[in-house]
Amino acid sequence: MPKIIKDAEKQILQSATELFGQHGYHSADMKMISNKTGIAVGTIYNYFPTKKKLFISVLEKSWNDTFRKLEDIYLQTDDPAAILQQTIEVLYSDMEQRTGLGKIFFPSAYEELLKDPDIININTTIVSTLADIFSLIRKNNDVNINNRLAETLIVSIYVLLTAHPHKKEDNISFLYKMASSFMETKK
Amino acid sequence: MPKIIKDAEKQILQSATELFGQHGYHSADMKMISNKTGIAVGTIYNYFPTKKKLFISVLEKSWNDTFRKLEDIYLQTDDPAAILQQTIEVLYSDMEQRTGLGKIFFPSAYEELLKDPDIININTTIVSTLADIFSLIRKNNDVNINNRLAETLIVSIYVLLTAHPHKKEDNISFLYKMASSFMETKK
Amino acid sequence: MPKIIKDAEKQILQSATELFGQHGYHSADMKMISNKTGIAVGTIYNYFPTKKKLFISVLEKSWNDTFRKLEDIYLQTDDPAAILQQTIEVLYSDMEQRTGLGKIFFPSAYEELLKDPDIININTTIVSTLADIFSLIRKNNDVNINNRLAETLIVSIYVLLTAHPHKKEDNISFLYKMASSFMETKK
Amino acid sequence: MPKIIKDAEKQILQSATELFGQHGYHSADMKMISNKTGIAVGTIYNYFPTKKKLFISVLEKSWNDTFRKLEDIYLQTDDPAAILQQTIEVLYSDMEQRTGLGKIFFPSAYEELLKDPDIININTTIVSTLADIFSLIRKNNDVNINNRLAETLIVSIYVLLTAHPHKKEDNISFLYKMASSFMETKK
DNA sequence: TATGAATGAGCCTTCATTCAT
DNA sequence: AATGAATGAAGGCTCATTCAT
Repeated sequence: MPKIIKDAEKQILQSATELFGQHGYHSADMKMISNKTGIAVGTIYNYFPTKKKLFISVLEKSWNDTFRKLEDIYLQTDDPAAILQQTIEVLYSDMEQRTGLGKIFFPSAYEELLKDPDIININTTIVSTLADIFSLIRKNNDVNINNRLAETLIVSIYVLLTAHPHKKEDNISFLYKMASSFMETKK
Repeated sequence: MPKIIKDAEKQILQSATELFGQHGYHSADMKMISNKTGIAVGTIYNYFPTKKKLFISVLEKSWNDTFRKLEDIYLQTDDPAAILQQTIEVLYSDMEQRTGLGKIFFPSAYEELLKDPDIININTTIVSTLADIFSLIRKNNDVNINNRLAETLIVSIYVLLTAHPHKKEDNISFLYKMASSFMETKK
Repeated sequence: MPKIIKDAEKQILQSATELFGQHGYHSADMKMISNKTGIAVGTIYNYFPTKKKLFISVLEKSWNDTFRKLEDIYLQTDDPAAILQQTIEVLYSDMEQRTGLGKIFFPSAYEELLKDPDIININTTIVSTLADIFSLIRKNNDVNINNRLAETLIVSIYVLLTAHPHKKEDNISFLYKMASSFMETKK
Repeated sequence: MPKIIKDAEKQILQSATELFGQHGYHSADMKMISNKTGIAVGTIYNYFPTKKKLFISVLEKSWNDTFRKLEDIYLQTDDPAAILQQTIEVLYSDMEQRTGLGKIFFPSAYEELLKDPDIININTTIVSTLADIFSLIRKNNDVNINNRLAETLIVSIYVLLTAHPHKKEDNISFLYKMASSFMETKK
């Protein structure tokens, strides 16, 4: 009964993204993902060697999309305030939903998985990417501060998203004020 | 001849706190907790009906201790800046380690558990307790803002604690600046 | 529904012995063993950490019984011919059936398992135990020869047992002639 | 555009022989064989309907080669001792390695497979072929004895090959003495 | 009340086999 | 005829929970 699946990898990634987002890493099981996609479990393993690696791919894929959008921002404007505003908006929107497929995660939320080098790596990349953006817009430039800004911004988005899912504007407005009042942006 | 266990509940809670903190909710198993305490698995179930409820109790216990300390702060001083500084310090220290037993957690970090009403409840309590404190020290008083402040402060502490575990002073200093630059404290 | 199982380990070992003997290592699965014993799979894992270790235990247990019987032989007689005859008989009978539970195995018959150190170890013990007995009854004493005698005797018993299961006497008679014509026994 | 594979069957057989020899029947999987040959899994199934049948073919092919060599021996000499010596040598060498591709097997070593009629059949053929040779060189001719001689010789070669892989000469010398001391060869 | 062996559903992963291309 | 992605049953193992003692 083997059929030919179009974009199998993409489909798996999509379903997995949604399911991991909805149920969490542990509760989303391989059969669930298989059922949702209509792709056999064994087939999933043709594309991702373990459940963990699938999860990591989901994470990477999601964030890479976001990174691309962030780059565009500071390539198109010089205004620090605008960069900050748009950065927060992009992060918020992307974390909120990924092509209609469900919430996106902050890796730190995944307890023992956090010990996995690949996941640590994603975390690090996210943080340093954001820190780089902050270095463009802050007058007083300090890598330690920028890193902490990045770290706290991400989790703050995550928590507001979860706590007030239908208050996007208020959440973003709060986050912007928070960030901008702290950093004296370059004039 | 069953032995009588002194403070069984307390002992279980202690070991569980440490173990959940070290390994996460899923990886810490009941046998582990039993072994660490020296109390049989079955006995643990005499005190806590499920693993989840045990986890919830750990969370509650931990935060109740913290709440008590927070109360003391604003009972003893009027200075808004001092209250803020001490609030952050207490939160940080308590989240950092609970009576030498290990890290303490932010509920949100526990993915699917978050859907549990009891856990949502703890979250809510933590947030509104903090928001109340903020209402004492902020000039411009808005419950929505205060809640968001509480939410982001908690997760920010959590993330800095995880990312820079040996930089307590720097972390706290950053958090204080962040919070105080945002809120114009009552003079 | 936990009940108290008498001699759980022994029962598991018995059923496993029979099942491994009947179906081979791969075809005998844990559920099979569980069903035969009436002991839950999880319980089996309380006694043996892996299927492989269970198998190894079966092997060890079986051979230890045999070793004990072999010792008795040369403690009770000096006559080389008698020792040889009885050694073969004991080996044959024990390999043929273990307390009514089924055939017993020669480790070498288990292909890739043979690479397991524990299994290699059992093999080595079997061989050197037999070689020691041969050193008692052979005039011309050479450890290399004795080892090869042991090795070939064991597999020869195994193969005759399998090929002519109902010809015990003929098999033993053949094996005895084979062995004794080769070794000039001490007078 | 499917490529045409020259000697596909032969190539598959070669790789399979090597792989079954190295890893055993269970551990050598179809993908492994496919990879080694460079022939797709599906193609292998065009030549051999199941893994088991492939294994059986490997066995048959190997032994047929050997049978041909054995025939040559007694067509070229009358001397019983020489026939015996050469028979053992051929068996040993062929079991040791087949055209540089790896060890060859004794069917009995494959536990549950032994129940397969085809495998039983190969076993029977091997044994009766050898027994026939023995009937040529033994004075006292008894088919039961000759069969047992054949059976034990094969497994003895197998076990010595495995136990002392680098002692070919010693192994053969031992086997020859063993066999010849038992059978009073025709003068 | 304390104990911890027993339970078994459930989960990840493997791999012989199939068949659309 | 050749390909190799797709299939899904099956198997080893885990672990929260129960209950006879």
